[in-house]
Amino acid sequence: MLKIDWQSGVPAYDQIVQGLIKLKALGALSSGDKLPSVRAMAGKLGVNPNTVQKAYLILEEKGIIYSALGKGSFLSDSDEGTKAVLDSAKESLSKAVYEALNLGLSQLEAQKIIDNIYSKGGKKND
Amino acid sequence: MLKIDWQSGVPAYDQIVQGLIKLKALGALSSGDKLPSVRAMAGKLGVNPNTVQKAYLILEEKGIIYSALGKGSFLSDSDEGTKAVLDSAKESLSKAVYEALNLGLSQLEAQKIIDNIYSKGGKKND
Amino acid sequence: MLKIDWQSGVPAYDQIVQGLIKLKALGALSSGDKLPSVRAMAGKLGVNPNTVQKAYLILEEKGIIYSALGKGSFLSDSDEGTKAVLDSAKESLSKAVYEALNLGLSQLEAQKIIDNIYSKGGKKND
Amino acid sequence: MLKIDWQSGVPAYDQIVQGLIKLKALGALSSGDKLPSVRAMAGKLGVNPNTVQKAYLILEEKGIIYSALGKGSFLSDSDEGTKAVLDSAKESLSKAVYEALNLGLSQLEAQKIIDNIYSKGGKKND
DNA sequence: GTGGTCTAGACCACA
DNA sequence: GTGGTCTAGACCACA
Repeated sequence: MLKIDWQSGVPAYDQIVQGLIKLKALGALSSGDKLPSVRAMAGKLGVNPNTVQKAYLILEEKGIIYSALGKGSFLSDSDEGTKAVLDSAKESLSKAVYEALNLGLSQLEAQKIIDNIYSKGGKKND
Repeated sequence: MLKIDWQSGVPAYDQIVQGLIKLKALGALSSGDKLPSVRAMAGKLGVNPNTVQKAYLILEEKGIIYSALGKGSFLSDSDEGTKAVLDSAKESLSKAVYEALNLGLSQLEAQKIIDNIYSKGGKKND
Repeated sequence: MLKIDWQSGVPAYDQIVQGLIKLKALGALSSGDKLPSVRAMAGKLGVNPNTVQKAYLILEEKGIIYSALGKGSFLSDSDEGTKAVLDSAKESLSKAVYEALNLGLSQLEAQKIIDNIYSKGGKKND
Repeated sequence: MLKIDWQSGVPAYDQIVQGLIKLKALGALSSGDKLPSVRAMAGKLGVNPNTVQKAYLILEEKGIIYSALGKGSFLSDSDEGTKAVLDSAKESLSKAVYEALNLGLSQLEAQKIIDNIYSKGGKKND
């Protein structure tokens, strides 16, 4: 389901956050689903419970999951969180495109990069 | 010429590297131009000289500037520098696209963003 | 009648306590009414019986309900219950006012909020 | 400047967050001021550095402070964060007033509570 | 020095 | 069991 890449330089808590967002985007997880408990997830990933706790906290602040004390953590029903995530993704991409344009990258090359990545299906961090 | 945004979270040395690359891409700096000395630049930016030193070192490794011991640092006149700039632009864009894909942005939407920005011709935060 | 909002972050037992208090204040429940048994209530709310038990215990301590062993739990008919309800309302409001003051809200603005709500006559989330 | 009340039941990180917000609201801290380092603050308050780190992180997410790696933490220039805090304070107070109204608290009594607390100057958590 | 990340492990309230 | 808070202490990148 998820795996931490310790070589990537990306903080583990961030990989968990991004990974769960992606799993939801792909439909592997749906609204209302129960996530593994903080401790269970930590065990599976070979990570300290605190690290998972941090990831879950961030996801909760984003409105993607909610945690019920004593019950567990669940994917939010509402899609507000998901929408916010998508919006921020668009904004980040926009900034990167502006930068690339300013640095002299042609539109053709920019499009090639996108096509290339999407044709691979984003298999990078899997 | 350059200004460090301490609120951005981007390391200062990185802002200097990216900033100088951008200034060259925009034509504000040309091949052969002499850069301010490490100390002068550090003074202007309100940054520790070590930080500027680090930025210059990275730019040198990228082939964008070269340092002549005792004379100062200069922008390379070869095309290597230009190529390095383009490569870094591509890399940044790739990262952003990967992120967007992982967050569930469709290829169509990604392309729309690019088309939109290129049709406007850029020059956003300049 | 009652419903637990697991996303709210408010403990389930607390939602039951507050919910029953509110139902009585609104007149949906009257003095002497028999409450559902612990098990029945737990079933309806999708909650552990221990949680309902805890809520009933707290309500009993506040004098809002009383339990007749083997017969069930009933809403008190004395005025003690009413007084307890008012006291808890005052306490909650006090906390919110303290918070607001500490966060820099002026007295004038606080008063405006109260006047505004009372002039509308309440009944917001009911 | 700040002191943790371990009896209050309020998490230490939360007391730090609220305390710094209050100090800014009172004008004891101004935009651009440097906060004590995570370690220094932890030492002063008799708290673990992680706890201060968490508080600073929350304040940063609220836009009230920003942290510059290697330099320190500073109060944000913009007042956006402060405004957001005030807005949320108003909203919380509104909810509490609605609840109080629904529970049967009279407008007079509500106003008395406010006057009382503001006349004391919110000396509660000091 | 300064913030950021992480581990190990304890203790608490809630369900 | 489950999430939330906290301590103690390590290690890293940045300035």
